[in-house]
Amino acid sequence: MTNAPKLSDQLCFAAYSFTHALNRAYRPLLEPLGLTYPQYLVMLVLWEADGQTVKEIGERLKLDSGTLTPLLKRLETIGYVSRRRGKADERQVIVHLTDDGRALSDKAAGIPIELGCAMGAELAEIADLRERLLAMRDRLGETGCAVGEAEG
Amino acid sequence: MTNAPKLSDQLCFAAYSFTHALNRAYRPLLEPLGLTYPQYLVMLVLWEADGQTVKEIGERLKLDSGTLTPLLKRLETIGYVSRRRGKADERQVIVHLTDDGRALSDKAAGIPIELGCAMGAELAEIADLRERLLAMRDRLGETGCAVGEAEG
DNA sequence: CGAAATTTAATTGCGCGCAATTAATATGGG
DNA sequence: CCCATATTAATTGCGCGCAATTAAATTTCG
Repeated sequence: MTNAPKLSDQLCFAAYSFTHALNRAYRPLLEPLGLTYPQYLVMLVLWEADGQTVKEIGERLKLDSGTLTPLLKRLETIGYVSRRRGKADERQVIVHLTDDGRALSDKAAGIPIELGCAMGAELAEIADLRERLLAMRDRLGETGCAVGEAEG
Repeated sequence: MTNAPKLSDQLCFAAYSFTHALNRAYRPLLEPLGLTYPQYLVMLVLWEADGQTVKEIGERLKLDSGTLTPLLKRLETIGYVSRRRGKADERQVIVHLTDDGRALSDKAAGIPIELGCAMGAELAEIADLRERLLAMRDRLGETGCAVGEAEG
């Protein structure tokens, strides 16, 4: 039988279902702003530094243009960002906040506190978890161990 | 300015991007089996106990019929499961493994080891992380703190 | 300079995830 | 018994996430 504990799978499932639970927790907080969680992440990136290219946003969030292009078009339709080709390099699309988009950050200011509270964890624990998850994420991005690689 | 550290947000993003990295890590391992990661989770549930209803699978994985129905139809098309209405209660759909579906567990046996290795973490750390994520997930499911609830 | 290679976004196609609705069956109260 | 209510899946619609392809602009190099 394959009845090993499958610990790593269970961590994967824990991360998977934690992420979905987070999404559900964010939904009612973001709904008044008219944002989804991925859209909110893009806004966070832009509030931090306005006028980034699609590529830069994608590097920050680990998302590609296939995801970002339609998402950014929706943000543009709502009126939170503008998209225009770069003058120096016309391949690039530069994303700017509109006045509405900039103003939105005030309305969003309370969200991290609410979420942190809903998670019911100490700041230290949150920071520790965050670091470990990011470290594992980056390790996963590498080729990994040799088990599955036919000893090549 | 709203330049608070947004620690909790960063944990949320860490979980979000860790989950996506996991998905990418699973993809090449699951592709030879013809499974996506959510399909693999359903198979794990069925390998553990065959003949569950859609509702039971959904409770285990925290997914609803809107997600599971099409997913299970795909698993049926591939030939890994069968779906039939319950005799006692015709509202229910009971999902059984086919011989192929049962046999697949052998081919999948190595996956947890490969993943655990790719994550490059100690078993103890994996177990610890898993518990903390699940605890937070369940806390998120509750109503949460009173910050956003007008002191009700 | 000019063709080939590279970079950047957009597009296409597919599979989730979930809210909202619908349809069918089962249950419980009058 | 019969109707109102519950439960269970299925359906519909939308927004990701990503692989693969395409298109356009830029860079590189002969």
